Amino acid sequence: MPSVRREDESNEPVDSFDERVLRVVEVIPPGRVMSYGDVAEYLGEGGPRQVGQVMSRGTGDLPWWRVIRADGSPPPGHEAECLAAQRAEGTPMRPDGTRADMRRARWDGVIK
DNA sequence: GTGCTGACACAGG
DNA sequence: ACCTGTGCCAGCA
Repeated sequence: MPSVRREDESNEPVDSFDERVLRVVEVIPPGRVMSYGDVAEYLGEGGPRQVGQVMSRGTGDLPWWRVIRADGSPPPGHEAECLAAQRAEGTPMRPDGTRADMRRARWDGVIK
């Protein structure tokens, strides 16, 4: 008889990868950001592309603009919205203002 | 299985 | 600073 089943696809996963990603997005403090790769590393699973995949499918009301590329540039197709939101919450930006200053804006995942 | 795609990352030139 | 190639991981035709 089938006993303990770890990955049962016939049942709805209570805690999908998508949801774990969104949960991280939710806790990033205002004025700080994380790269796609940071999120993946923080979770200890998946990769930058998987995280990007989730983000592209919509994050609901969550602060999606706090997850950007490792070089600080906003996601393609959402530059204006992203930069506006970041400027509004005082995210450290580079002199040019087109991307976040990762050195200062990056969040390590530790809530002080 | 094979190949292409994507809100990525990184090393070179 | 910009462009290109390669590595990466999943999903899908």
